[in-house]
Amino acid sequence: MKSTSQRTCACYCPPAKVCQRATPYPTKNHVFAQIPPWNYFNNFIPSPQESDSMYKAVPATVNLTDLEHEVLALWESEGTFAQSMAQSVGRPRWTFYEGPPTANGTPGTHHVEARAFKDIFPRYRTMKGYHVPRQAGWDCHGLPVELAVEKELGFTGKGDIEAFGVAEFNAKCRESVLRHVDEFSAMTRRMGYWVDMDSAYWTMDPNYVQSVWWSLKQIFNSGLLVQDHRVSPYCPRCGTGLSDHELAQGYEEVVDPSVYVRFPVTQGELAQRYPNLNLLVWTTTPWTLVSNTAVAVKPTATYCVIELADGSESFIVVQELVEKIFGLENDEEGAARYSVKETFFGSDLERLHYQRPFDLVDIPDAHFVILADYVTTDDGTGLVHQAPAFGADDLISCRAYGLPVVNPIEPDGTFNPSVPLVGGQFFKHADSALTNNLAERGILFKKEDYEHTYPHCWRCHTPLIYYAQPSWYIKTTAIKDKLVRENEKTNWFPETIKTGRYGDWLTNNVDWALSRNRYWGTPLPIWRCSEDHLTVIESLGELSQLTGRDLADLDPHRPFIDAITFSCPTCGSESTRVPEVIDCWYDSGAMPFAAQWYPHHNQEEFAAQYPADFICEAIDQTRGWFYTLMAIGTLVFDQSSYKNVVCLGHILDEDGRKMSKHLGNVLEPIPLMDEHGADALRWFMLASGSPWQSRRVGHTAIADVVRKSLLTYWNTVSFLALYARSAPWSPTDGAPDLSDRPIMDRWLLNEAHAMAQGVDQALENFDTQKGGRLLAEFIDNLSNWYVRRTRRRFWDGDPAALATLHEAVRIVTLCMAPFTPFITERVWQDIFRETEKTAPTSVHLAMWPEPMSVDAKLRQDMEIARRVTELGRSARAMSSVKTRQPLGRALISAPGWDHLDPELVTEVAEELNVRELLALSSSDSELVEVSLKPNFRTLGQRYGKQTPLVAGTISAQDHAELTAQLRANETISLRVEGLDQDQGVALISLADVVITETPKEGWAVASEAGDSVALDLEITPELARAGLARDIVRAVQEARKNAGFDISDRITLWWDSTETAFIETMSTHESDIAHEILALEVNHGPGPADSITVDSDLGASMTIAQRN
RNA sequence: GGGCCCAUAGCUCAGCUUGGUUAGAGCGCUUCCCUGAUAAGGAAGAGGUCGAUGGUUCAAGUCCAUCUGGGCCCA
Repeated sequence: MKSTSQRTCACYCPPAKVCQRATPYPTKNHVFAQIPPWNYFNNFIPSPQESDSMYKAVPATVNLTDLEHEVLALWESEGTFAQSMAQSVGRPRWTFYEGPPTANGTPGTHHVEARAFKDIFPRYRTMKGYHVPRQAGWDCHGLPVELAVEKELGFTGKGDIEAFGVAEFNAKCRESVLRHVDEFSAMTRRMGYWVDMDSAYWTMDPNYVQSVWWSLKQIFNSGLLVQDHRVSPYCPRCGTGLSDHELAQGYEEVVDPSVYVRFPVTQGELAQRYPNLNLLVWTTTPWTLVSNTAVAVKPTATYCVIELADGSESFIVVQELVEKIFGLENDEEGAARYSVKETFFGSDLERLHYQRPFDLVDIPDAHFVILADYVTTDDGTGLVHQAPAFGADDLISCRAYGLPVVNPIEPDGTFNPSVPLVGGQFFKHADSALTNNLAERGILFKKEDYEHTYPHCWRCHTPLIYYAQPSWYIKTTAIKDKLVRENEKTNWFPETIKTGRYGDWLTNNVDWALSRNRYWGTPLPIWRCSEDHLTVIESLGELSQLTGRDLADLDPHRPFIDAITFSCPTCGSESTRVPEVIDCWYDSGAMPFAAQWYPHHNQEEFAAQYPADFICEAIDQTRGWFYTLMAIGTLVFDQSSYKNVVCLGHILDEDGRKMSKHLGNVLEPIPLMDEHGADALRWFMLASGSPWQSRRVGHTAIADVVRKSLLTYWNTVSFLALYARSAPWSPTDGAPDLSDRPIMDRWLLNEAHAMAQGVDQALENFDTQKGGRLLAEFIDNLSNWYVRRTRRRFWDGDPAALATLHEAVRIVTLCMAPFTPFITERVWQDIFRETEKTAPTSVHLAMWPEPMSVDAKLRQDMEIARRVTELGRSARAMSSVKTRQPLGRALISAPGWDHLDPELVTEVAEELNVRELLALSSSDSELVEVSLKPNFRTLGQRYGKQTPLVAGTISAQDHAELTAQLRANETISLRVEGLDQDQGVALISLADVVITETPKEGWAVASEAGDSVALDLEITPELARAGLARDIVRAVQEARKNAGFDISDRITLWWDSTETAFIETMSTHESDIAHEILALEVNHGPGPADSITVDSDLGASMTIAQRN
């Protein structure tokens, strides 16, 4: 073993002039000369007995899925979620409502999306010192459940259900609802969504049903729950209404008659002015003309009177469609076909009376023009025939004018036998008889065939009829102003929903059709007697009082509830329940109180958690849960039930298509999470792309999250554990005060706190995307700048570096915990729970990092240093001088560089492997080329239109001279030819130009946006030797690695060469080389036969062998 | 038919609120560099009519209007 001689620095940093290492204590690097290498490297031998406060070993490679399953087991064995709830009792409440999924379908990946958001904010708020109860819930009722059961049983309609028995059918529905609960629970558990399943609310629970009843009674008492007519798609063969969902499955292409019919105007000024004046009305359903009640026009559209050329008759139609109906004003020979006599707005036609086309049924007080905004002017005539029994729009607009609803069609789809002409005919078959009759009477103007899609029953292909039936409504239009007021107070994320999709929907609010003629739902708690007196009950207790029987244990569902009758409190005659059940959307919208069984139970608990601070679902809930929650809250408590609502976009497959079983592109959530890890999927959902927009979910995107963020984080932790254990060092060993640590340490923790505060603010604003971006940026900075730059201090076991990294990992782990609860928990267990006696036993029981003031100047200075580093790397790449070759000096020009902390200058010098960094401005001006560009942003504000003139004048100056003047004076005056203002003189300051300085010949230069770095490429013999030394080290390290040596194995090196450069390098740098490669011995000459050859093209043969 | 959202590199997306003269990132591709934690990291290159047209402006990816294409919700 040759002795070590003096050396400068183990890290090849430049000599003292630049490498000032102005740290207040020496790192082991710098006292190297005093310590023999073998002692020095003792650090790498793990300490034989592990102290209590030592980190656990953290392997460099990790299987995230296995890790997650272990963490799940840990949470369960320690009851971590329950602990989190228990320890936060008494803290301020932060209320979250879980929207209930219907568990009769299987869970999908879209459920993971919503649940990732439902999980992160409660976790975050808990860390911020709130108590956040999380009650799960299940939506049990509804048509989808019934349809699924019908399908299972092979039923085709309500008749089958009645024959089967309602009690038996509902029992099947109840069973069906429970069927997929286990799958939902498994998915929920697997993704780490902390929600209390044990106390879950069930909308079919008798107590839940009674809360719903109570609320309906409140609404009834305020006069807003009423029975009225409602138009809905109806299958006359099956005798049942169809839901929108069913409707969408049954559209078929059909050819229908398209008829234009004359409706003679019977009164008013226009009728006097134009004899034989007709409203020209268009329809594709002639059978509804029997029930014609009114004609609707668009109030804002322009209508006109046209008179046929022969003067025989006149028509009123919308102006836009005149040519489409009547052709061009003149025929091919130029003769007039018709002429436009006058024009007016649709609103001018209001209440104009006309003669209806058929006189077959009695429709009193009707047959005049009404106004309706929905009328379009694309098809037909702009005058829309209204039959309120057969069109939802018709019903609404006719109701606004108090018009009657007359329906001559029987539930089986045939005209009532008493109707002349078409009595007993199926509605669709009556078209031809009616059209012929119109033609015979000269009322038909024109008849064509019209091809379009028309809804049919998806079961039996019968054309559907839009059919008015009596239905129970909640008059939400009566509280529209209150709803708008409540919406105004609500924070929507994204904000556009508030005034856009949701706000528009509220503005066009229609009454809530509440009842369903079905079986499996919350029964409407209304009893009616023969005198039509209504009694609404709010509980089984009240029902017991009315009946005089104890009904506390009655199943409140059909058919049992239907059997309960009592004598009417008003008149004493027998009251029976109305047959309907309610829309299951009401059930879910009632959950803020019904989940607590309020007001029959838990009054205090309810008061403490109403309204919610936060709810979250996908955008399809705008007219679903978001609406029903707000509507019921406002109806019952005069206050919306939520303050903040996060509204997510949908997720699509990798090709941007909707996921559907039909396309076979569904991603099953549990296999997806077992492939990539739940953390990865959560991170993807929370932070990849914009949660508000529809997003593509695919394996590559999720795998990217793992590689980029999660594994980088993990490896940094593993690095910390490796060197802390080798040192050995534990957090209890202490470290210098932060203010006494190197600038890199101060910068990192400064950066960590800036990140923590940024993430805090982002999550406060429900912005997971920004939070995720800040975390990812920090992890990148941590691993690829701090650790990269600081590695040698870790090899040395420097407590300051270890303590700094420990603290940085602590902060990032805490901030990341709500995003990725698994990997952060593993790290918490291995790093913090082991070493900090006062640490909580789980990261999810810990508090958010305490804020520390952030030094903006330090962040900015590091940015300068890193920007210069980037340019330096670029210059190196261009010069094709390898980084391992040290260079003598570089010239730097960058704003702020001259005053940069010397420690940062050192970091840059080391990173670029350049011995001396000089400010370009201080160097010989002969070397420097100056160029300058006008700054349009500042100039534009002052000179507006004449900016190009001023800019041009600046560019035309001698750049070097102008720069010198600007640097010497605050402002200079510049004469600008043609400038109007300031007598043609522009006052220019440094802020008005962007200066770029670049060296002249012989330098490798990279510059960007006013910064530049120039490398002196002259390589002295001394530099060449240092470069070769580093090449040798690199070659040996490669050989060590290939030979499978452990990083702490000691070796012997043999070398032989005839090259002068190599021999000289070995003579001057042998100790450095030996140190780097862990050689205890370096021998000149060939190695033994069993030693390992070092591959290199360095002009020497080298071999190494392991030492014991 | 109505409303809302989207359109930027081969692919996935930032940037648009507040207009400023070289439009960015990641993935993929090519070349090189670095490597005593890393499944990594760095530099360069190829790749852009910023969907189209018109307007406002000294200046438009950014503001306005219209159109085209795609998606969603509702009829």
